[in-house]
Amino acid sequence: MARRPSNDTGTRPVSMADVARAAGVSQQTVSRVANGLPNVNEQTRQRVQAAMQELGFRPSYAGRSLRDGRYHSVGLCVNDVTKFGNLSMIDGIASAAREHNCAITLVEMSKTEEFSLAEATRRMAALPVDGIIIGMSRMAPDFETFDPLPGIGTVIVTMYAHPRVTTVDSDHYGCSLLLMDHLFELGHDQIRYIGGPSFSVDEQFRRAGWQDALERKHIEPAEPLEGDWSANSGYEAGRYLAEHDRTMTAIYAANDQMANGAIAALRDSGLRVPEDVSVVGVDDSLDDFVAHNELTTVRFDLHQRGREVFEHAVPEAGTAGKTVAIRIPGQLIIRHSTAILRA
Amino acid sequence: MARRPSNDTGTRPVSMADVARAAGVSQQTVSRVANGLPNVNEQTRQRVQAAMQELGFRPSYAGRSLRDGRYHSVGLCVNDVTKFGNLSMIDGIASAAREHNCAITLVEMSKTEEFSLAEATRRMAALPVDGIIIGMSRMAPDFETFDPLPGIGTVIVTMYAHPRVTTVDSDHYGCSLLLMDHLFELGHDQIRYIGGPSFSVDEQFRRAGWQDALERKHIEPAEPLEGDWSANSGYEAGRYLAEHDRTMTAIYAANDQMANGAIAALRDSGLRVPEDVSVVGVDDSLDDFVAHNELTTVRFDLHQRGREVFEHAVPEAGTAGKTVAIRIPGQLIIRHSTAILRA
DNA sequence: AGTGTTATGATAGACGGGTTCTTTTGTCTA
DNA sequence: TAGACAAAAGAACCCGTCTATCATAACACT
Repeated sequence: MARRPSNDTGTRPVSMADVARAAGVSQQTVSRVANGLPNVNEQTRQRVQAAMQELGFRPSYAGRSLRDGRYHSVGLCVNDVTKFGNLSMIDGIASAAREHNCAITLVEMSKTEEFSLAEATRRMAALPVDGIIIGMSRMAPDFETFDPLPGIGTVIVTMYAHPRVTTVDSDHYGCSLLLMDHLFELGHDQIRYIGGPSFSVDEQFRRAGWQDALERKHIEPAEPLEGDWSANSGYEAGRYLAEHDRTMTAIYAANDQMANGAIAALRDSGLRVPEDVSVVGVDDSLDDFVAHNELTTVRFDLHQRGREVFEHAVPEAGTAGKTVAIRIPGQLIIRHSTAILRA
Repeated sequence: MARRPSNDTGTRPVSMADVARAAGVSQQTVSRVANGLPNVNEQTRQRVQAAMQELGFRPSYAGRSLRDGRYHSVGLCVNDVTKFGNLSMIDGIASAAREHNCAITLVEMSKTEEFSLAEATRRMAALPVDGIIIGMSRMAPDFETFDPLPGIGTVIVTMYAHPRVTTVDSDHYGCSLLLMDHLFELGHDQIRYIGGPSFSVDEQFRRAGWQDALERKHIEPAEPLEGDWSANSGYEAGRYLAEHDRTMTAIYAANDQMANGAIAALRDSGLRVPEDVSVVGVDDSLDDFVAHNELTTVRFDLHQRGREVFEHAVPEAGTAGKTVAIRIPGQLIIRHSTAILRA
């Protein structure tokens, strides 16, 4: 039983052989025409091109890849496309891929269930990819023991370093230092923290940066609050802080959305921003959603990150080999949600 | 000169033949083990699996695709990954694709330059795709004349119908009718419109819905305003309206972000929402960014849209053929930015 | 001893594009 | 007119997987 129509009846894609038959030439001549090689009679070339047009010939990706051993696509595995972090990753990688005339093969893992690097790798490896990129926004259970597949470039997008895999990420630790230094310079030291969910890798590093910055100045960090990245969770945390902490002079929210919620809560509680309390966030993601965005924040160059990720996953000749850990610094954006602490 | 290392020295991927040699069996037996076929001795099976493990065998996607004639991936072409509309498209399609155990091959066209359907199709056709999905968020210059590639399912995500291509989209016209009916019921008839950029297809249909709804009630539509989807542009438009139109009782902003900006502008101008002016938006996209989101809006079921798009692009046996135009209705979400018009 | 079952190998072909080698055709020159 | 040489086109084969035969063992059961 033939799986596919064997020659002329059905809808099998048009091959070079079909074109050759139609044009009355050999398949090799069709190949020459298709690839613009010399030594083809002008009349023959036109006849072949006419046949291609007529039949709607397009070269088979499978045949070509089989021969060339390359797919011109990079695999990207994320758990949830819509999360800001993942979206920005896709965007950055997409533009890097386009520069290399490369597509992205996107696989979304379950939004909810925990996923292992081994499983992600296994799924990606069955696809047409010249390299594998895995977004690890929460710690995978097999991170420590994970071994990358030999023979294919693998990059994990995460802050954690790995002995056998290149990892790349925006510097989610350093961004905290930038913001804390800014607040310190303004005279703040009672700086509360509103974090994301504790399973988030970004959260873990942003929080560690906050804590380390305080401890470096011998300030006891007050209990951090935990939100879920949403403005509403930031609002609740802000409300709580406004009511329970009279010594606080600044809030560091681990993303802009929560910061925006916190600002609303402070104002609803009769506190002025920045006169009474300074507020900072991370991501610089509010511009589209909020008019007159005044939030001091950190912006990451996501395209640069995308480029780094891409080029380590799909190394051109010579680049390969070394396992590195790349952290791309963010840029402090000072707006008007922060001000000098009044004495 | 061999393009690739011919057997054992270099980095050519491991093939079944390599495994067979290592395990001391025939390629046939390796195939049997790889595909879980019966009639393999348990000892032999283990020996083969050990060899696979050892060598890091993974079946060649190219070889398999060439044989099976399927790629298990659907092509998706968008002009800008980060736009809300495109992002939600990717999300919806990703979950549909996952249900069909399928990947997405993503190609981002230039964010800025105009692109033709023919070019998009040409690029996608050179990739491993079982179907082609093109997001047409602005009218392509060759929309009318475009012919889909024969032999491969093609879907355009847009509100415009096409005689030879299936098109699918959220109903960007109907959503306006839902909102306008809601406002009419509350007693409003002086309803101003703040639209997106006029090249946007979504904008064209949302605006047409607004205009038709008014004209159906024999109300002369006041001049529509044009924003750029951002909250800031909504703010400016809202400010302008607050200062120049004393008869207006409601604003329909073509997306939530502009609606959010408009509300801020109205309040800054001393007008109350909803007591003085009702405001509605579209997309239901504010929840993550704004605390206590009170905006009346329309929500689209983007996963349903994704499923429709996917299943028309990659038709299972029997589904194929017919060119259709599918418009998926949105759902009115009534919150507290709208209220009954005071007499 | 005869029959059947199970395990495995050997061989080949299909899929489509591209390379290499070879053959044919045509033209120009001695 | 024969020989030289280049251009044009064909034949064969490779890439890796999967399937389809067929052959050949080894072994068990009657």
